Amino acid sequence: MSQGSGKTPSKRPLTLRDVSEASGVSEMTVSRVLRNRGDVSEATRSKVLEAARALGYVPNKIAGALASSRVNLVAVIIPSMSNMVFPEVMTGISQILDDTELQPVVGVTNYKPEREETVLYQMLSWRPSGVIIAGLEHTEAAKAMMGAAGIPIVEIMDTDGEPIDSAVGISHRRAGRKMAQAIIDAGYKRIGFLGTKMPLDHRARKRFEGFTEILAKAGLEIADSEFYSGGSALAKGREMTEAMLQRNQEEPLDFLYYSNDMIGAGGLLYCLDNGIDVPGEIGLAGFNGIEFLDGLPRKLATMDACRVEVGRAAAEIIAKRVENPDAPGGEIITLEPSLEFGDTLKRKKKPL
Amino acid sequence: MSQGSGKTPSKRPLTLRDVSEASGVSEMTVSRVLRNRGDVSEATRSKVLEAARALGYVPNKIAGALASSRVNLVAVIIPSMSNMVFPEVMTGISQILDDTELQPVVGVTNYKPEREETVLYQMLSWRPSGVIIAGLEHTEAAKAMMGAAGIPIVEIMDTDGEPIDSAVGISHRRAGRKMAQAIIDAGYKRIGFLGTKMPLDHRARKRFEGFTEILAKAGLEIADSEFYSGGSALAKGREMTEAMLQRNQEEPLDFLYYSNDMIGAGGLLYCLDNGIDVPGEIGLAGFNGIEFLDGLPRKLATMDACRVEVGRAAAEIIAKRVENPDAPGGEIITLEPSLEFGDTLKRKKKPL
DNA sequence: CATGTATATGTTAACGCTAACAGATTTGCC
DNA sequence: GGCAAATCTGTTAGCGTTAACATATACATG
Repeated sequence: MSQGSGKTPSKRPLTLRDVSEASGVSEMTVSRVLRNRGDVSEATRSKVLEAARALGYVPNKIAGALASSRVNLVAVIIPSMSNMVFPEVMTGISQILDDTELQPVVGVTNYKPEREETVLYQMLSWRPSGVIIAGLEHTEAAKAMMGAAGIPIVEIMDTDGEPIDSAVGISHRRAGRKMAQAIIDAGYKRIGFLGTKMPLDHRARKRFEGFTEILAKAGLEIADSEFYSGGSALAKGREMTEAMLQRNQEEPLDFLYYSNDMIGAGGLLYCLDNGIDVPGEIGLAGFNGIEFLDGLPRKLATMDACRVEVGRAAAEIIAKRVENPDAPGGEIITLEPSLEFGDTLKRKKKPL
Repeated sequence: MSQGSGKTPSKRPLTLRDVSEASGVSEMTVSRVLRNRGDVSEATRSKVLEAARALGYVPNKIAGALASSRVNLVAVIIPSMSNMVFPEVMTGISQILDDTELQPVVGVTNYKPEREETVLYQMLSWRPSGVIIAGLEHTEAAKAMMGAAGIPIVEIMDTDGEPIDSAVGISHRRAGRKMAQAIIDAGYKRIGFLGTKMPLDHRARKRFEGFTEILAKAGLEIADSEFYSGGSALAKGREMTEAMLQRNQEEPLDFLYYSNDMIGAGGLLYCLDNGIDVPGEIGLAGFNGIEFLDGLPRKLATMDACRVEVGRAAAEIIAKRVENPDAPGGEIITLEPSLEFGDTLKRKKKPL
């Protein structure tokens, strides 16, 4: 047995015409039945559905989209799929879009602006109903394309800047400030920073900027910093932490701020393995609030970037604008990241 | 400033005709230039490209696909995005497709067969050039659709069964057997199993079957088992491990086999936290070979499911068949998962 | 210079579907 | 019974692009 369940294993793909002939009504009526649009008598409806099922007909959305100039796709353009943050955003987006006719299509840029431009071009060439794209920083060409596309654009994850149209996210600068303030308030003074070597991760950069800004106001500065790229983040967190603690033995650090929870977790495990008192001797904090932290021996301090919520809000904006095309647009939603102190960011015991 | 860089912020979307008029050649020639197809003089080529850029024209793939009946999309249908295994498969797929005209489109089923059927129907209605779908188990309707689609279908992750067309993956039954054998060879006897409560995760089921089969041959059986659903896998791994060890104190277990590395890691952390000697007092093993295991205090024994490689091989099959449509098909590639003993599956010291 | 070959451009007719409108049939109601 | 309204079905003409073929121009070659 090679293929098909029908009688003729025909090479020619099925069209509305086939269903129309099989059920004895016009193509238009078949189209109406298959889309639940307009009035069709119950008799013909079931006749048509029966014929369609029997033939194994699957409508051709390409043709449908062209004819109706409605393409129910939402382009979602994100830098990466592998760090757990964007899958969660996707979850939020799906939660909303699953209740609509809209379907997300994902493109990944690997944090490369020129790749983002290409992906965007590819996506727009499908004439989607909307675009959800990570970040506010894009090439001029990309911005121009989005501006001219005539569809709702939602830039997500970040609100520190000028969006093209709408934006949903948190202020990373503010997140950095908030964390710095909490660390200072807890009495830590010699602070190390560990992050990714990514000049193009603008959000990490903004957090860093906000962070140092507040330190500066308190007369402090980053005592040491270290950056990595590639490899297992957990293992890198370990290595970097070890290296940093080693080289600061004379004047030891009392806090380590990690640019993401994964390396933070690595650092935490390193400290515990080596009998370092956390948070007494040294405090730790990451960023993101990824769920797996719950299973760690001690809960890492972190800041939740509201990822699911960002996805939901972005999708909602698109859905609303698709339903009501002449709504205003330009909506900006700034979510407030919550700081979770966990077990690793606690006021040091005052000397008695 | 509201939108667009062009002169007329026209409402009507741009078409080939606009570029054609702007550059003074026929639509056909514009089409040829934009697709690099056929001979076009250097003069007109640049004239057209110039006009297209100036207008900000983006080709309409919907119309192009309909006219050429070539849709360069590959439908990728997977159960989940959130467990790190499918993102890696996606990486493999992208590695190959990035060198072709093909573009992946992802659909997520959440392990629900009826959802898989819907997603498949949606995908097929875009008339993709091929389908990559996880698993060999599908509803009858889904199988029929794929059989009748007339495009290459690659079922991935599993080769224990009858594929519709091609298949790439590992034998999970064999993986389970292999792990069981290694555990037995190492001298462990009282074995507990910890997994997900998912009757629809056929691959986990097959591993379990293979596992118990070999135990049976050695006159052993699973001493205890526990299943979870939802929540942070790492935390669940801890909890389940604790529960299981607690209730088997009289006749203690000496090995725990986890259905995935995440809960395995949780179990490992639990054991280490509680001063349990791993692998002397108790051995541990997971499944998958996820990269982050590298950062754990001790390396968990696991079995690599060759995820990137599976993605690459599947994409290659599709790419080959798209290039050469009358190639045979029906290819089946069984990869051999490698068993990594790590630090948690070691022959117990023989009593002196 | 006629003729063939390569190069460059244009013309026509789909691709499979749906919007918009036009008929046809039934129903309600005075 | 007659006429409007409601219900159902069909016809026509694209949607924006490309395949296939037709035409035009340049460039050799004997």
